[in-house]
Amino acid sequence: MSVTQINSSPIPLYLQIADTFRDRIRRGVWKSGDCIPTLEKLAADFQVARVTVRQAIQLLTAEGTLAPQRGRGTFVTARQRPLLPIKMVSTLEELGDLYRSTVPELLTIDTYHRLPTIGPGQGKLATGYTYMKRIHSHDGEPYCVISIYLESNIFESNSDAFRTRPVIPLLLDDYRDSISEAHQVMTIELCDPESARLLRIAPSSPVARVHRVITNADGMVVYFAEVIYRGDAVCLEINLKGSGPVGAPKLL
Amino acid sequence: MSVTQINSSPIPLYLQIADTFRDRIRRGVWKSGDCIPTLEKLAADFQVARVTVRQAIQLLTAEGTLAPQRGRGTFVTARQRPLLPIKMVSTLEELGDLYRSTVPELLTIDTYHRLPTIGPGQGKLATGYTYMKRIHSHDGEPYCVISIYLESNIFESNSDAFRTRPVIPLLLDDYRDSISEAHQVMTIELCDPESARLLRIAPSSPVARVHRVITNADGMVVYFAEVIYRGDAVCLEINLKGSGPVGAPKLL
DNA sequence: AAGTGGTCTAGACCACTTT
DNA sequence: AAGTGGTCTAGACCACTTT
Repeated sequence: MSVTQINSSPIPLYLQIADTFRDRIRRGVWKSGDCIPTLEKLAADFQVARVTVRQAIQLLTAEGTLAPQRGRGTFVTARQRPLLPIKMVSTLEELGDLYRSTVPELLTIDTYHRLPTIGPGQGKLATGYTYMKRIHSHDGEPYCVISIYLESNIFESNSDAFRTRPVIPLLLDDYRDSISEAHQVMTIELCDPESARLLRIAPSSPVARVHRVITNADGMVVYFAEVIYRGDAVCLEINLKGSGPVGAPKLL
Repeated sequence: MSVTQINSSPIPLYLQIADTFRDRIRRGVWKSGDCIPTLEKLAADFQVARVTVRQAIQLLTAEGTLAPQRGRGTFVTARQRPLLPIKMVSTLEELGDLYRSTVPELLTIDTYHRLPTIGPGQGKLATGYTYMKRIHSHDGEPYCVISIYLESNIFESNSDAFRTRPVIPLLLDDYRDSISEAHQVMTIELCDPESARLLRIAPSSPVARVHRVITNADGMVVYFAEVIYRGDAVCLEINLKGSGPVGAPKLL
């Protein structure tokens, strides 16, 4: 690795170094997944203090390009915007059709007696729920994390299927007529560290958080889900007038 | 200011100090807009190196809580989530009604011969556009920045009004029948520094970016706008089934 | 000129992982 | 035991703003 000459410039050293790193990654000198040289080596290469190299690395870490691991090394994440094309829907039926072909990856399953995050006036609560946390992927690239709370009796009525397949289509198959309300609310937030790890995105990337609530004729919540989408996987098209590419606003 | 004792803990000093700062701001010891003590003073108070205090301040700066200004001091921004309630709409008429009561703040106005960011297949381009960059506020709190490109002849037909009032209602008043298509696409991104400054949010907060295109009967783009909303000002409600609080997905 | 934040150094010591 | 990133120090010098 040749020594890069950087000196006597009004731009701070650590910014120049960060730029050099960005360039190396862009040009493929450092490839995705690679372990970059150690702090000591880089400090020697650039002839700066170790802490100055770290400052540059910290910047790229915040940007999601590098991921230092204590004791192991610093790795290139370099996700160059896969720009996942995501189908979006606006009715429960469309949502069901969309999910029919999805194979979720189960992370956690547990039994709860309360819904932890439900707001007021959303519906009455059942006595027990089965909790599942899952990841949905597209081309091996995770695009959302779902935390599902499904009313326990419903879950038990077909537990094998509910465990391995998307919930919405199953719910529509067996309980369509008992569903009276279904709606979801989307907000925009910064990703929490845990979800960032699961979605393999930078620690504080923007995400869309969707709360989905389904109630039965008695006004009881039979399904509650919190979905966290990668911000770059969400694109919402709204037709205000005329015949756009889609007839109505749609959200996955 | 009493010396805060912090020592012999597995938690890094700068994180402890950052927590202390958060606490002081939350409790009102340091109020919004206040200038906090200098790095020297804080370093002496906490009996740590100046650079360690700076590390804590950097953390809170990234969170949007503190704003250091070189040569002046470090100030508390402390926006405690005003949670702006934003009305949302899904037709051009509703959008017009919503904007009728808005008084935008004009930042820039200029004349262009090209639309800089329009995608392919969105429509034919006119020969000239008038560009305006504006801020919309609610209770004195800015919630979005709009960059508008309005076809020059339309602008000139009523330039005083277009200069000072929202464009959509004026467009509906005078050109309703000539509008054939209007649609918008929302994506989720991190805020650029310039917009962050205008919206008074942290440098890389999550935002919703909306592209809005209006074309006339000839398929010519007469209006193009890019709107950047504060992420925490956007909330999208979608009714999948039943009679929710709103009948259809709506977006401001 | 004085005050304040921003950058940088050289080195020490620690926490964690791999050999 | 060796290697690697994380924290911290004490001090120097700089850039920018206010007095």
